[in-house]
Amino acid sequence: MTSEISGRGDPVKLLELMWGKEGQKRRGPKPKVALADIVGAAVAIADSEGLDAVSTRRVAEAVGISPMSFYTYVPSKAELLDLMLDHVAEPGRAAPPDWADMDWRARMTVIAEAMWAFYLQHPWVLQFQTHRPVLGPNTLASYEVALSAVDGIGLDEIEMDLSITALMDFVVGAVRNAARQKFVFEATGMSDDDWWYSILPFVETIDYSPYPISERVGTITGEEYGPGDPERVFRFGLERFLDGMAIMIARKQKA
Amino acid sequence: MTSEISGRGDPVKLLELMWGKEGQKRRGPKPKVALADIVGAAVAIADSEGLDAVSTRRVAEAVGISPMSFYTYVPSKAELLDLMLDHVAEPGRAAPPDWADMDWRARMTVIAEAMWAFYLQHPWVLQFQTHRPVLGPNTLASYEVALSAVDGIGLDEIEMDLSITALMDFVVGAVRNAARQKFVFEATGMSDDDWWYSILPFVETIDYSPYPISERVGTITGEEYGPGDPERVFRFGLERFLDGMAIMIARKQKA
DNA sequence: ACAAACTATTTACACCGTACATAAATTACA
DNA sequence: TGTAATTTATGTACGGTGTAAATAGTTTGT
Repeated sequence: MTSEISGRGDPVKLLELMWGKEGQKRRGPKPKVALADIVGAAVAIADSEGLDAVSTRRVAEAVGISPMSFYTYVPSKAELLDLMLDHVAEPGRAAPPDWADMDWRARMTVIAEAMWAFYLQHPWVLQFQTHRPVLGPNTLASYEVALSAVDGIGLDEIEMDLSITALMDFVVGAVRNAARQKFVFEATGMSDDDWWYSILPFVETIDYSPYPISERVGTITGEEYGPGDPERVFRFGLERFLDGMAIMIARKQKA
Repeated sequence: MTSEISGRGDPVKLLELMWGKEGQKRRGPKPKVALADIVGAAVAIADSEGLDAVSTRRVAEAVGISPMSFYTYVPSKAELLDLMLDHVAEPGRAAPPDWADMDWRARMTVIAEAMWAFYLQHPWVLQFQTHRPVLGPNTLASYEVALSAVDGIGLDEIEMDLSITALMDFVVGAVRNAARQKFVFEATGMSDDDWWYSILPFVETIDYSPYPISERVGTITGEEYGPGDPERVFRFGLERFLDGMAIMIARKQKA
């Protein structure tokens, strides 16, 4: 599979599935299962065994229908993945506790941390591209909560959207490395540190004279955090980004 | 395929392949092709037809060997993908022109823009996770160039590494949306704007009362850039991040 | 000359997504 | 109340995937 581009499917059909707005009284036999059962089963498989384990046959079997009956509920696998995305976005609906007491910086930090944890809990989300932005109810509600972090602090609507989207983009980029570590460790039992140690003899045979800065930096970072520390990069990048946000916000409030 | 975790493979074997350090005089028959031919063919297929078109059989056929002969050159498909990554990183070896005349901010901007363009040129790179950091010659040389952007400006080695890694993470997160747009458009002929227009009737039936901020923001951003403008988010986030970097650098230089 | 080491190929297996044809069930309408 | 329309459910089949295993052929070192 891999690419997950539906393309030929009707975009409105997907939205109807997401929002549960199918026609009320239908003619044929009652469906054996509900769409939510199928999506839930698919998410359970992905969470516990990874995205590779999610096949249409496997999902059908999990809910007790024949392989091809899957397609009476979902146009194609691409749509299933979109539905899975909105399904797991459900916890994002609720604003974090103490939301009212926080300033924008604390709020953006909480949002970023929540997304970080989310992707580590559902790393399969990072393993595919959607064909379009997911406009499901849970996704939309999560966006509302995130936007509220930067509401009423002097930014215009465009800046609010850009701020939240840029923040999310950064989290996605940073968490990929952490998710990769976790995923590979669970699949193989070998951590990045184990790997780092196993290749050290080879690495030491490399001629570093063309890479003097890397050699200097790599020696020190290697001692500090081996092949890398994704969470530290996340913390670092987040602080820089928020410092930059502060400058912009201060400038806007002064004007 | 999808996940691309080799796991069982010897990590050192992969490094030997990347650095071309296999044993010199081997016993059996001469190989019919070179490893570089295989990797080059795979990249050509991925660039022109997407990652899905890259199958072991297809690559083997492209270089003129039988399907299973592929595995005499590469332990498994996961290793092929790692090799492809380092292969396309080759242009990153050279520092951009006028490098010497730029300050750190201009340099980091150039690095970020080069990465942005790189991912748009090889969007398939974003479609899979590597099992480990790629320690190939081209990747390493690119890292050297990137590090040189922040060398000698008062940062310690840890901060240099974190700065470059965070910058790259942000670019990856931001470019994913642009790559998705491009990819889907090429695959289906439907742009995000077309899609946005096609679902508008449905979107207008949604009750937005639970999402007041989204409604306010979405109305304005929708008129400004429809469902989204990835490059604008990239520019915005980059400026905020660099503003934050400036604060840190100024603080370090003062101390 | 011969054994060891290596490359190359063929066959085969268990999967995948899904097109297509068909049967069974339910409702709407005559 | 029949009967036609519509929908769900299923079975079969096709062309694709990665790669394990067995086998044959080629080159080199002894």
